Amino acid sequence: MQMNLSTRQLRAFLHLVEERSFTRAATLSHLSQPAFSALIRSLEDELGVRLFDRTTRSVELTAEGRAFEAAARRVLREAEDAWTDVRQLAARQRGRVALAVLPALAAGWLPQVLARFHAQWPGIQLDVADVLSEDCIERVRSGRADLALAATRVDTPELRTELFCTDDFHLVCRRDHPLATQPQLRLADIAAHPMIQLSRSSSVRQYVEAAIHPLQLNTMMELDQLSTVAGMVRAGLGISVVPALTLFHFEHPQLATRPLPLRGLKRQIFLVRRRDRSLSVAAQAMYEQLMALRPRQTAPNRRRGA
Amino acid sequence: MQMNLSTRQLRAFLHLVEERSFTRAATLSHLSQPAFSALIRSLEDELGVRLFDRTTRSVELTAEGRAFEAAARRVLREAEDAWTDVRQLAARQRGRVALAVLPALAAGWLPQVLARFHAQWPGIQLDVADVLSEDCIERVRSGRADLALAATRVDTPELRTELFCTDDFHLVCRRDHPLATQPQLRLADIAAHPMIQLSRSSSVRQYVEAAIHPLQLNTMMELDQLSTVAGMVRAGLGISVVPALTLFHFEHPQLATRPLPLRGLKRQIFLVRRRDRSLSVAAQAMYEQLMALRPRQTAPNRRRGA
DNA sequence: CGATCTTACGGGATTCGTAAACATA
DNA sequence: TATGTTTACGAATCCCGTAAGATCG
Repeated sequence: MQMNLSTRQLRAFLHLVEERSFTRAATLSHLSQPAFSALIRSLEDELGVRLFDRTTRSVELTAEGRAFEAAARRVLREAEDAWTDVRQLAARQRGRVALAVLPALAAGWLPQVLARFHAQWPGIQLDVADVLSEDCIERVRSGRADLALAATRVDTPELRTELFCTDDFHLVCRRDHPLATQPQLRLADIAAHPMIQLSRSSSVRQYVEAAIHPLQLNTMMELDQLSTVAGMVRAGLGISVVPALTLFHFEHPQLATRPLPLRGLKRQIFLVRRRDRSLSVAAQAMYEQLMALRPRQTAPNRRRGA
Repeated sequence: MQMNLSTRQLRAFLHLVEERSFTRAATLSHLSQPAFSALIRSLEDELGVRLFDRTTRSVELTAEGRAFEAAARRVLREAEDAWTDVRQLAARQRGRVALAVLPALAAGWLPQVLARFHAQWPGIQLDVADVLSEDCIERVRSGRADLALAATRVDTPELRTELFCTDDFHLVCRRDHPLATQPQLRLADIAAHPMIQLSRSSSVRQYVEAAIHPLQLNTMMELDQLSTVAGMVRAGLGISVVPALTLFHFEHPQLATRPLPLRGLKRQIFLVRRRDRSLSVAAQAMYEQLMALRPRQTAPNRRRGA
């Protein structure tokens, strides 16, 4: 014989256990008394045993009913837990989103986005990995991250990539540097000055070198961290060229930043997710938030992504 | 919103998780594929979230579906356990019966009854207290015993008593004693001989004294245990008068037993149970077994209880 | 006799299966 | 195009509520 129990039956049973009256228990179950009676009877029929001894004056559990009571409470509790858990996930009252975001975005732009997200969905746990592009993508591939914002496009059978935003490059120099006030900026002017660069493995460095080709940069120093670059520039050791999204490193009274005149010198930021599985409700909400608040172009000709 | 989950839904869900195909899972659930589809949809609607990403080529759990899976398994398992437990109680495959039975019945008559009961319902645990009447009744009153077989009638608001059987008294003496072969037994003859008695607190003793009144018994010894009485009689120290149900103590080549000529000298054995609660399925089966196999009168004029 | 559970029964909602439409690899 | 899911829809079933009946204190 095939079991079929419903939480309605269990709740009705427990109501009757507590009320010891069909009439009152029926009210609690939002049923007419005869309908409630039938519900209890159906449960008893399925179990093959009377659960209550009832007369017109008393309703009492049988021995088998007492044996069932504890189990019924347990099952109902588990079922309610399962139900509310999923309902909370669905209502974004609970959940978890794992992001993998380039450090530049993670430090400058992301905090305000997450602040708004958290204000709206305070129950959703956030897990941010501020790592380089390759690691970002690897995290999505392995499932450790739901979404990644990375600088490299990947289109594999398992990963889906879409353009998230573009990021144009800016000159950074001391406020008293000639280039800070020079009316017209030309590439050749920039190439002439000593430059504080990121290390050759950085994607920023590669963008810059490709854009300036065939000119050669006058690299006087290579560093790993942009904050160090800022310190060096502030000390007057050279100038630098960095993407707009990292300019927050250079907000300092001694420093000036200027858009570069190169139209083609833009890097692209991609949003990466898995192709095979859909986003969780929480991750979907995050996706929408990210897209809604995506960084605007700081260059003169602003551009919106698709 | 009111939760309503059924085990059918959970089973359908888990079938689909395992089969990853609506068609196959529908077969497992004994439903047409569209009906199965509607069942999954109803579950998703109640939970407020998609549990599966499905295309015509693939069916995969969503993140929320994965979260629900573990809970669903747990709930279904608990529900099935609860269900089978009660079904087993109902089918007498499991359970427990606690009896409180007079030692005389417990030693002589009860074993064969319990042997048959156990052969028929091997899963039912038996708990026998072979104690005196007062203790028997107290055990039923306190709920430690489901049924009692005792020698005293009680009719309180909480206990129900019914006549179980009657037990007439027999003379016990040595085979070479004059009374063993005397054609006609008279009370006066018995009263004349030295008698081995149970102690004054025994119900048997009280029955005998009441029946023989106003004659006085020639008591030469008082004991507590019938097996000791048997030894004394066997040694030729005297005769005794005991209920038929205790005669198994006196089955010995040297001993003779004879029905007494006293019609009124019968003790009654009562079956006692609680008035307010019904018997468990197992206890009910035991009750029927006890009644079906109740001891027959050994006296010439046999009598059946109501 | 009164309070309470059960049975009877008509109406309505739910659920089923068949068949057609739709979608994806 | 073939496989597999969803939609459409008529039919059967289930479930509910009202009203009458039965039962116990």
